Amino acid sequence: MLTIGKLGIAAGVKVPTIRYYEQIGLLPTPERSAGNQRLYDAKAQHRLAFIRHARDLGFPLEAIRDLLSLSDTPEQSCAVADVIATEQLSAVKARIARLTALQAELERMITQCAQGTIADCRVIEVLSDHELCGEGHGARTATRCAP
Amino acid sequence: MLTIGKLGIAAGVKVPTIRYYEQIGLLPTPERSAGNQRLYDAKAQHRLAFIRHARDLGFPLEAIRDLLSLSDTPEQSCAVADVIATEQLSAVKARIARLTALQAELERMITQCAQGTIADCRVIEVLSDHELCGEGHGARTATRCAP
DNA sequence: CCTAATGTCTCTAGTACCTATAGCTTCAAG
DNA sequence: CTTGAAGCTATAGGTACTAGAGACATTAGG
Ligand SMILES: [Zn+2]
Ligand SMILES: [Zn+2]
Ligand SMILES: [Zn+2]
Ligand SMILES: [Zn+2]
Repeated sequence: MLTIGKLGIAAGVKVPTIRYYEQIGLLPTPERSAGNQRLYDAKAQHRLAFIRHARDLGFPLEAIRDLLSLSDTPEQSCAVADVIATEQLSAVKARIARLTALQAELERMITQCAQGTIADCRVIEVLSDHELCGEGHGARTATRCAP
Repeated sequence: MLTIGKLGIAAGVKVPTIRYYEQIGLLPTPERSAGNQRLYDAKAQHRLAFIRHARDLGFPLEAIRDLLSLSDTPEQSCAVADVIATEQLSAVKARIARLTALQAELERMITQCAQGTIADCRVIEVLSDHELCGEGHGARTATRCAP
């Protein structure tokens, strides 16, 4: 049996985070010692490691909640689990695509700046006018205004 | 002079967001009409467009606050602005690197799953054990536990 | 001019995922 | 037995908004 601190070290999760996971029902309420301290068994440690690993892979807590409840019913089809993972993959891909566009735009504006005054800083200039951007990121509506 | 709704449409920002920006001091308190409604001039519109564009490029509001105050002093050197943009670029690059590692890992676990039961689902299996991951994402501390 | 629809006002609370603080009790080592 | 680390509860904060309630303002049609 581990105290919360040892469990945190074992799983690589901070102590307040463990208590938070318990609070939101992601971890079951553990046994308590005579002095009211939480005591965790190996099962809890596995569960927390699972959560931690899924968080590392960017899964949101709600998805993790679903994955955990799936892993409690081993005989069931894994289609749902695979859908959750596939959705997460799509989300990651979308974020990469967006960030890559931002990266290009930032690089462009930074390299174009001649390091003079604010008055002719390319960074400020581009931020003031999306028309100066190359294709890139989606400014969803008008950013340009009358001159 | 624009009402808050027209300003929102013109700049591509939702009305509550405009009020929020005012509340946190990113937009100055505007004039009011006889009926107490906010009225914005072209300057406010430019300022909001600037904020919107910087947000689109992922700058945090605090950085935008700094950029805005810089753009109010045009004779100053733009070094600070360029530093802010460069930091933002680094942040974006770091996030891309991380997400790319996640993408690889997610793809691996998804393609390896044979679509059977949860008991032998590769997704669940990999989430349960970081050792099954290939190099990829940083599990900062132990996720593996005694068998 | 009256009415209905839309727009705007303030204020509060909620989202995701923790992190930090305060003030207390318990435990383990010396 | 003492001391310092670790644990407990409860609350508040951070980021960047978003949603909702209930009241007032404006505008277009009839
Ligand atoms: Zn510059
Ligand atoms: Zn742009
Ligand atoms: Zn599967
Ligand atoms: Zn892993």
